[in-house]
Amino acid sequence: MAKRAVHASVKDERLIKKRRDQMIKGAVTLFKEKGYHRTTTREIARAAGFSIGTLYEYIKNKEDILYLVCDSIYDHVTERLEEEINNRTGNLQSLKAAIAHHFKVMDEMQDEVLVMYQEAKSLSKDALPYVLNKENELARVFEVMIRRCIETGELHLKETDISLIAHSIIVQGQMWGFRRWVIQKRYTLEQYIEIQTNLILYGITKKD
Amino acid sequence: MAKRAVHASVKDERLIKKRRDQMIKGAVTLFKEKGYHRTTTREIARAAGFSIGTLYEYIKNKEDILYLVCDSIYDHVTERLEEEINNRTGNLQSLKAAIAHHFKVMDEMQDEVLVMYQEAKSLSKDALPYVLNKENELARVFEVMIRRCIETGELHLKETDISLIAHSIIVQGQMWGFRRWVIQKRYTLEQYIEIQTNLILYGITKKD
Amino acid sequence: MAKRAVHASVKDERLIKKRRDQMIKGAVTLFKEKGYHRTTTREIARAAGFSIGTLYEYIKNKEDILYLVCDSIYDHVTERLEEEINNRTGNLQSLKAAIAHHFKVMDEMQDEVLVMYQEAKSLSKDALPYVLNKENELARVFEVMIRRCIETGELHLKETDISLIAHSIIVQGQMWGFRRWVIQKRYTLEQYIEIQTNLILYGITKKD
Amino acid sequence: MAKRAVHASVKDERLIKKRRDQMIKGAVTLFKEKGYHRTTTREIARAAGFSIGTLYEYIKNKEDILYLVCDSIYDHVTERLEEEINNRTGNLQSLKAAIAHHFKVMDEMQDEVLVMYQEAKSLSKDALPYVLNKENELARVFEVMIRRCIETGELHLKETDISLIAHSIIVQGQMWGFRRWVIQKRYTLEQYIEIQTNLILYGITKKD
DNA sequence: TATGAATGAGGTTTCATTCAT
DNA sequence: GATGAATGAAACCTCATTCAT
Repeated sequence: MAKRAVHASVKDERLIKKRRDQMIKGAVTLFKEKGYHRTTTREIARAAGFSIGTLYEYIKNKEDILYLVCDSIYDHVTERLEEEINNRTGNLQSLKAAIAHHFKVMDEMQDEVLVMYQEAKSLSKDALPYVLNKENELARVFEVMIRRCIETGELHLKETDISLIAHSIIVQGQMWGFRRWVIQKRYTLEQYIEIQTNLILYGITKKD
Repeated sequence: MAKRAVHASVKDERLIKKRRDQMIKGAVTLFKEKGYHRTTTREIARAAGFSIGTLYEYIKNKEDILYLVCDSIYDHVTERLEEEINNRTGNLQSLKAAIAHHFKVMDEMQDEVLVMYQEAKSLSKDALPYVLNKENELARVFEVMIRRCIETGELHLKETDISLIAHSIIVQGQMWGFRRWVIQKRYTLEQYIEIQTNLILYGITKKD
Repeated sequence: MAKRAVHASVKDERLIKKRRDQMIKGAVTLFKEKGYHRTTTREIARAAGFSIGTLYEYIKNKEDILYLVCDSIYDHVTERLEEEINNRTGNLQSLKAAIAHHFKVMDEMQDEVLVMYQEAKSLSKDALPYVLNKENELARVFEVMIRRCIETGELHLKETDISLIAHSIIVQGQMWGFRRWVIQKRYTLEQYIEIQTNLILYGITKKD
Repeated sequence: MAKRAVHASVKDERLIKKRRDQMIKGAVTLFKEKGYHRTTTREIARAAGFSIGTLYEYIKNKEDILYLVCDSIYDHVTERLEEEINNRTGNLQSLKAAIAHHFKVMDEMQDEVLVMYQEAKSLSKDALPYVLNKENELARVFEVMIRRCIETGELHLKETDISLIAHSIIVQGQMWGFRRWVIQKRYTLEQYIEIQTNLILYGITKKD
């Protein structure tokens, strides 16, 4: 799915990238603190280091900023995950490592991810599908790894279950940030990774 | 934790309950559609079937409405869960049934739950802890059931894992609503319940 | 000048008087504290000890309350002054005594008088003249006394100056309350009476 | 006492001064007519010649306008008085001239002064002391003149009386405006100045 | 390309007044 | 006579967006 174009009056592409990066950085900080709706465009401009007039040279309206922010967060998450799996072979060990790695990324970006989930609904009917699709792309990375483990015989799953489990992994990653007030009080990230990985892989039924 | 009092100018407690119920019903419908911030107090009043002046006889400010909505949703979810477990003995079978039952409730209330998660952040420092605590209460219901299964010997878990798994169950329930655009396209609720229950109980590692 | 009639739905004159007295008492307390505009009719009703509905059985609108308050304050001031001069013969000594007495009344009622002066402007074109006229009646009491002193030969004034001096006396009385934050810090009421009386009677130019 | 800062979003100090002057001018006209509370911010904006949005670029809230108005009136009065006394030597003749001059200023500004006295109470606990202090500064100008006359031997007064007399002069000046409906009907400004000056200087007791 | 003053639609909230009980 | 719930006009204020410089 192609990136949604955001209108800019300015022509210089290098400048557009630079200004939008400043803008996203400022916006994320503010959104974390007060959410999208309570943050004003003036505040974003100031946090980005330029004037409100300049802000509107690089976007068409406030929603564009939210879109750019969501897009940037997903790009970052996907990128981080892909750089990890490129170094891995497709066995259960590497699936475990990928889960651990992804959970660490979720820990680093918990504020950003929280923001995205709380505000994405404010995206127009136009931008929302693009962002939702990003989530699917992420899931597909895990689907591929799971499928490889099936091929190696390390996992034994029905085809239909695969995508659900992939999404499950992602949701468990988000859970670390979403429920921080209870989970992060009781577990370290390492403990959380271990328990969740075991849960996913081995379930909770007593074996013997 | 005691319910946070919401100020009303009107004295008649019966009337307060009635009007607030109308109000919550109207607000939920609107919040589902456009979110808390994009919904105006006037719209809420109209949807509730009375005038803006009347609305403010029953609340102090807009945030009170959000609080009432969140409170009401949690009450409903907790209530539904408790009515189920009252009929059950504390074995694995009844844990499974409780999970299935809770997932069905999450299905019925997916819009409401989504709203709550996206907007709860807009609650003041005053009301937020109360709402977060509700989540813990919900988790504790599952903790109790899991602990009973340990006592019967049907589950074999470390004490520390229990609360995490309880929260995990709740998160999986929410996932059905949060990821509806992908999950509900691919699975029926019954399938979802079965796969997730198996996943939680038995894990995904090939056995035998 | 006849008292302006204030409409009441209730017929019983005794009750009207009683309720309005409650109302005035409550209103004065509130007006002192927050002024006419910042005081709500509900607050007045509550302070008076009855409901908002009952309040409107005894007045037509909020301005009526202000009128009743102003009227009552003036009545009180005039009454207090007249009870004093009835005991006096018309010489300079009794003028001095009347001034002292009036200043004491102004001290007791400084809050009320302040309220009246700050809020009277909010009276309609209808009620204002009546209140202003009250001020004239008060001045006329002093005019009469001054004129008597001229007749006795104790004062020597042109006819035209008399009313101005009468008003001057009244203004000096109000000054005690209006400038309380500076004057009452530096002088006792007795000192103030003495200095102002001397000033009015003998001026400040060095004699001898 | 330092001027209280009023927040403006706009940076250009010259423009702030210009817009605030427009604003004060419009506000005074409206306040004269209907008082502070009955005047809306929209009306003030319109009277000032700009939009409601622009109004709020130069103030934080409605009360700021009242503060600016009071401040500006006092500044004007003080300024006018000081320009007069700079030309004078410190004798009785110049005190008389200063009184006359100040009364003329009070005549010109009677509406403004009336407004200030009726509405100053609406200032917050923050701004009120600053405005009250202005009154003291004004009184001190007269105190200085009176003290000079004592030094030259033209007046013979106890130290304690001086500030009271200074305040008395100011109050008599305000009286011209406050009681206009009775005093201005009976006396010209010149007559008023003469009678009041004589009253202050020589008293009303028959001499010789 | 950058600025920031100007705009005004639209948001939340208040409160005088009415009227059915 | 007394009540108090209901009303809605109107108040204050915000903030996304534009446009002249």
